[in-house]
Amino acid sequence: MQSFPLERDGLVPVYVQIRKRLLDRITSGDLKAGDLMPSEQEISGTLGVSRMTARQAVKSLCDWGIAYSMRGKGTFVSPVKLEKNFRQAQSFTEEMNALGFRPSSQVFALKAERAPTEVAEALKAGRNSEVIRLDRLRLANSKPMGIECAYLLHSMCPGLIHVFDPQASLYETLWKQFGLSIAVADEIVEVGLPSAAAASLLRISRNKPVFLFTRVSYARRGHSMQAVEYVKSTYRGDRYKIANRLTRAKLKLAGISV
Amino acid sequence: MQSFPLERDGLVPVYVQIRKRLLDRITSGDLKAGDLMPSEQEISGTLGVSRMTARQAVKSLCDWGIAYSMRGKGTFVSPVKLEKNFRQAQSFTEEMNALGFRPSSQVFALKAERAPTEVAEALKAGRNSEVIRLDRLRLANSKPMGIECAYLLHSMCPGLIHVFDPQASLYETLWKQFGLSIAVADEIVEVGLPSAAAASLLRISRNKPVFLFTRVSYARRGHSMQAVEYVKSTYRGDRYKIANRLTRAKLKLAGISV
DNA sequence: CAGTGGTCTAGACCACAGT
DNA sequence: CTGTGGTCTAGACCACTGT
Repeated sequence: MQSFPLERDGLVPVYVQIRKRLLDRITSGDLKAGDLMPSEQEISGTLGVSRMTARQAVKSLCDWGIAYSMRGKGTFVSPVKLEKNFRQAQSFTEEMNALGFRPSSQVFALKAERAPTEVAEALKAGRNSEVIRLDRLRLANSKPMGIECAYLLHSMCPGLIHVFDPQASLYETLWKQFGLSIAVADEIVEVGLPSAAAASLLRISRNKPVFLFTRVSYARRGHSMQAVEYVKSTYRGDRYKIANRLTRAKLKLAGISV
Repeated sequence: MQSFPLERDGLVPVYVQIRKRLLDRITSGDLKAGDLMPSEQEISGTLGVSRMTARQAVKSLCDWGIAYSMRGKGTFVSPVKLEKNFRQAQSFTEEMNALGFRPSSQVFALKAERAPTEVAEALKAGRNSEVIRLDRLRLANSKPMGIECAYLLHSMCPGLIHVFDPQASLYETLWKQFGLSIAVADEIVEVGLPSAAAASLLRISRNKPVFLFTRVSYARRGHSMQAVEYVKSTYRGDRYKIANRLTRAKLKLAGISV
C-alpha cells in the first residue's frame, strides 16, 4: 500500500482515495488476478483510518466485481481482465491535443441537481437520483467549437464539484480522483440548427447546420459496464467532422427516425 | 416499520432482517415507486439498532437498484421495473420493420467512367482508372431519405453494369457475383446544406441541414484490405440519425476541419 | 493459535434540503 | 432551524481459515 498521506480535506472521501490506490495497484500489474489484497486491518493501520473506512473501500471493489472476499482467508483480486495500459477514452481535451489545437473551456454551470427523467433512464438510475451537471463551452485555439451539457452520476464521483478544475479534462479527473476509466460510449448523432442561445455562444447564425450529439459513457466495472455520464452536445458544423471506422455489424446500426 | 423484535441470535444478520422487512413493504404495495422510505434514524430508533446497521440495510437496497437516496431528502423506492426495461440498440432492419418502412431505390446513373482525382486517391488506384458510377436515390415507404453516389473500381467487379439489379443490394451483388465481401469502411461525417439538385431530389428546402457522408469501403483480400468503393452521400437530417458505439480507438478517429 | 472478513455499536461532523 | 443521507471513528464480538 502506498503510504503517502491521504487528503483529509473532505473534498474526496477517504474511502474513494483508498479504492483508487487499490485500483492503481491492480491496473499497474502490482496486484494480479488471484492475488491477496491487503487486509482491512493492514489498510487501517498503514493509512491511519478506521477499519470501517478501509472496509468501505474494499467492499466497493467487491461490489464492482473487481475483488472477492472469503471469510477467514482474505480478499483477492478477481480474475477479470482489466486492461493494462489503461488509456482514457478520448475526451475533447485529448482530442484537441492530439490534433495540435490548444483546448480550453468556459464552465457556465457546475452544480448538483436531480436527474431529469431522460438522463435517469439513460444512466439506468432511479428517477431523481443525484447528478452533477456540468455545462461547458469548448474552444480550440480560443475559437468556439461546441457546447456540452454533461450529467454525471454523483454516486460514482462524490466530491467532483469540489475537486474539478474547470480547465482540466473531465475524463482525466474521473480517473485520477475516482478511478473511473471511460471505456466505451454509445452515441447518437443528429444534425439540426442551433437554438438562439447556442448560436450566440458558438458565434454562428441560427441557419448554420450543427451536429447534435447524445452520448452515454460507460466505465468498466468488473465484468460489466457502469453508465457514468450523459452528455448532450451541440457542435459547429463548419469546424467539426466525424471519422468512423465501420465494421459490417456497425453499418447496420445506422438508423432511421421519422 | 413493523416493530416486532428482531432475532438477535446471530443466525441471520440484523441488517438482512431489516432489509427483508423493507422489501416486504415494497412487494406488498405498502411502499410504492417514488415513496419515501423510513429514514435511517427512524429505523435505528424504532428497531433499536445502531444507525450504521440500519444504513447497511438501506444501502444494500440502493446497490440492488430497488431504492435510491438523495442527500438531505431521504431514500425513495425506485421506479425501475426489472422486467420491462430496456431499450436495445436497434439495427437498421429492425428499426425499419418496427416503423413499417419499405425500402426502395431509384437509380439515375449506372455507367463506366474515368475516376475523378479525389476518387482515385481514396481508392489508391492510378489516375484515370476505370470506375463504375452508381447514383441512387434511397427511399423508405417511397419517401426520399438520401442520395448516394458510389464509385466502384471496375477492375474489382468487371461486368457489374450488366448484372446489377437496380432494386437489389449492392453489397449482396458484389458478394454473389464477384466474391467481394465488404468488411470495413472508413467514413467521414459532416453536416451541411443540400445543393439545389439534392434538395430537389430529397424534396426539402435548401436551408434544411443534411448529413454529408464520404465513405471508402474495403473488401478482405487475403490478409490485407482492398479498397473497392468510394461513396458520397447526402441524407435528410430530419429523417436520419447515426448510432455509434465508440471505443477508445474509435474516439481517436474523430477529427477537426477548420 | 493468530489473522481474516462479517457484523454491530454509539457516538460524531458534515453538506444539503426544506421550513 | 430540523431532518436527511454521507462519511468516519475506535472500539467490539463473531465465524471461519490456516498453522
